[in-house]
Amino acid sequence: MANETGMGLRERKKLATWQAIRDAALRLIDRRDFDAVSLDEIAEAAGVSRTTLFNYFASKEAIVLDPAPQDPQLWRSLMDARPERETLWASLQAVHLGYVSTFSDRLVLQKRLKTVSPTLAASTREHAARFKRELRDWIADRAPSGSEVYAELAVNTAGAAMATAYTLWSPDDGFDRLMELARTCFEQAGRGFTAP
Amino acid sequence: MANETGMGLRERKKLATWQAIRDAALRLIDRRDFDAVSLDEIAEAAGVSRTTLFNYFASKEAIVLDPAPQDPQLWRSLMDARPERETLWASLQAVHLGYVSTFSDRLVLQKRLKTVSPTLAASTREHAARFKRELRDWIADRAPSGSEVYAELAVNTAGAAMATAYTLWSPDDGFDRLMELARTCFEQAGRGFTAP
DNA sequence: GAAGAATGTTGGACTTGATTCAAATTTGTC
DNA sequence: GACAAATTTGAATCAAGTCCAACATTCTTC
Repeated sequence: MANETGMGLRERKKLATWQAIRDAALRLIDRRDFDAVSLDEIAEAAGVSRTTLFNYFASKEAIVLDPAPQDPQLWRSLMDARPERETLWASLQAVHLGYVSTFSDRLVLQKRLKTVSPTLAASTREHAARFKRELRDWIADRAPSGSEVYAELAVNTAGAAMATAYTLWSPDDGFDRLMELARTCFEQAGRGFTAP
Repeated sequence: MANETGMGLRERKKLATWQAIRDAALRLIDRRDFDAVSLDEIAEAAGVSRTTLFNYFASKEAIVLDPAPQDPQLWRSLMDARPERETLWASLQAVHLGYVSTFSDRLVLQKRLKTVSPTLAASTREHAARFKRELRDWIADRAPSGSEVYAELAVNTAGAAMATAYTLWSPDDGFDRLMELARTCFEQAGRGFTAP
């Protein structure tokens, strides 16, 4: 029995549960420390059993860091939106900037959490890696064979540019400042480091 | 009562225990999977209690990944060895190449383990970050104030270059091939990505 | 070299994240 | 309403990591 959203009850409930768990977790962790909040508490607060929680998230960190179910599709459309004839480097910049924009809302909270909890900071890197994997696959089609090193390096360097901007950025600066920093970094990395 | 090594008995025993634990762990993990080897087994094989094991290593991953006690000092001397007037980029390349050379022996085993065990692969990144932190501190002195963005970006890009080489490298290729790849990556990243 | 201080080691109890599984519940379909 | 498929659940279990008080070893001092 489908409704206006085009989803069955089952699917809608699933999304609601996902949201309930994430919301409960963020609310609890916002007050106390990440490590001080137990899975039982989160499950309790989300009105779900601990077992179910693991049906939705692979780990405690994932509850905070996992992209929303819609996000990956969004990323792909970001990549597909890039014109064929655009420079690899220009595409990479555009995709990265678009990428962080997809969760500009969560970004401030997440960065704050990460500065406090090393556990979270560590597994964030794992997440960046997941995005990078998608990027790589996407690049693989565009890159002429024989340029694997160049393509891989470009992807990683773009990641470094973005990471640099993110590191230097403070949540208090506001989101636009992050974009500005990112653009600066991409420009500089694009120029290279050999010349003074 | 000091001996020829200049270390007291206490210090010597400590190093021996550290080595015993790492050796036991690597030996066990070399046969079975990382996750299939329990801390109890490692402690047992190293002839030490589980509690003691945690006196030496902060986590299970650390047993495999921690740098040898001497290593950090080695890194610092690598950095200090760079001539004052060398380009930042050239210094970064030299330090990175020297860095991986310090554990060229472990490198093959470690990379093999990492391809099998995601757990290990994840926490490797955390280790790279530690080295990067040291680098940053070192750079901070050299970089003229006002160029924080540039310095941070250079460090991260150098890391990206090294990571790219490492990713594309296969343990079967031998260590020299890794060096070769690294040089190529540094050269390309140094040139930048704006020009075709 | 004996006594005492400092440093390490140990076992055991405990917390918590994560896995497994069969029974119970809910949703979709005819 | 009845049956099949997908979800949820509690309970049992495992392993990583922490804490702590008792014990052992090394270092220092006289």
